[in-house]
Amino acid sequence: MHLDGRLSRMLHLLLHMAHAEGPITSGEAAEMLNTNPVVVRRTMAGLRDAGLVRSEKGHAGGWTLIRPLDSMTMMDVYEAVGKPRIFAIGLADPAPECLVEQAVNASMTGALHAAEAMLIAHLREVTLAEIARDFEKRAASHVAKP
Amino acid sequence: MHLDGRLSRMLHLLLHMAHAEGPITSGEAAEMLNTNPVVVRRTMAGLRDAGLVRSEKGHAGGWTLIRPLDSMTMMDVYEAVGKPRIFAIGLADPAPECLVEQAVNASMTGALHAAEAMLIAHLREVTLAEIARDFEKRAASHVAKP
DNA sequence: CGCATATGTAACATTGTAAGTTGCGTGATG
DNA sequence: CATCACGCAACTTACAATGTTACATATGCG
Repeated sequence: MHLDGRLSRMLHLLLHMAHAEGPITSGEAAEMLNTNPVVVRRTMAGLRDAGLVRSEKGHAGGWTLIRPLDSMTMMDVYEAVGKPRIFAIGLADPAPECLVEQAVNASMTGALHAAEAMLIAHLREVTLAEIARDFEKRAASHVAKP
Repeated sequence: MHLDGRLSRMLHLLLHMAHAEGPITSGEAAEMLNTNPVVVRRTMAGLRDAGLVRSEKGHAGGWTLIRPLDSMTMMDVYEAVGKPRIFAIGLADPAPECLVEQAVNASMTGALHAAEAMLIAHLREVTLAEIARDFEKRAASHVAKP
């Protein structure tokens, strides 16, 4: 893909794991994400190293959530997947000699830093528990109305 | 490149054009940007269509700025280059059936929209004239100190 | 007019990164 | 010990910006 869906996918998966009884296998997770088990393991490896989930081999193995939803923010997951690059736009040359370009870079980085700070502030604010509550609301109205 | 440098490059070029006497050719511009004349023309085409610059063929032809620097903001240039995608991260599936993923998408788009709004606010605030003034300051201290 | 110059564009190659795929190794469990 | 599931390396695919080549078109000077 042309855009990084790892944060989105891992949030999705963590919430499913929170609702599951036992562990979830990479194959099951891959179906939920419409992808491949290897992609799941590759990305989940970061969450395991960050201490958000645990993996177990063999029969009845799979992935288990080991932290409560209200102790995790979107930022924790973003960091666990390796803090991927946020922006698709950026500087043509990060360290130019040309003073004009240096001035341009200063204005660009000013705007980008402000946006990045806003994004990170939001990621830090929202816990997975809040997203789970939003899901519950959607599920309730989905049963009631459609 | 893996990241979109069109806004950065066009800002750089517009400021050079503002300081130039006559038109600047694609070849000259390409040297300033360390790239190819065709890339310059391709990107500048958007600025021409947006009415920021004018192009002339033949002898003594090239690119000319046709709007004052204090009448252009970074946002004008961003729009002129086609409003490229801002983020490198995003949703795995923009319209999922899964209610869990819908909740995840809602939280993701909330964070991304807030960041985008902040970025755009900055782009609207900064005029090219302000960047030019920043350059003048840099040029002055560059002569004085090193 | 005729040639040099410069833009306008199409067509194709390159590149960087996430994602997808294949294959094999390792550990756990019934 | 056979099966299941993760671990991981190596390779392929997909996509968009960038880079490159080639050629057409318009301008202006001599």
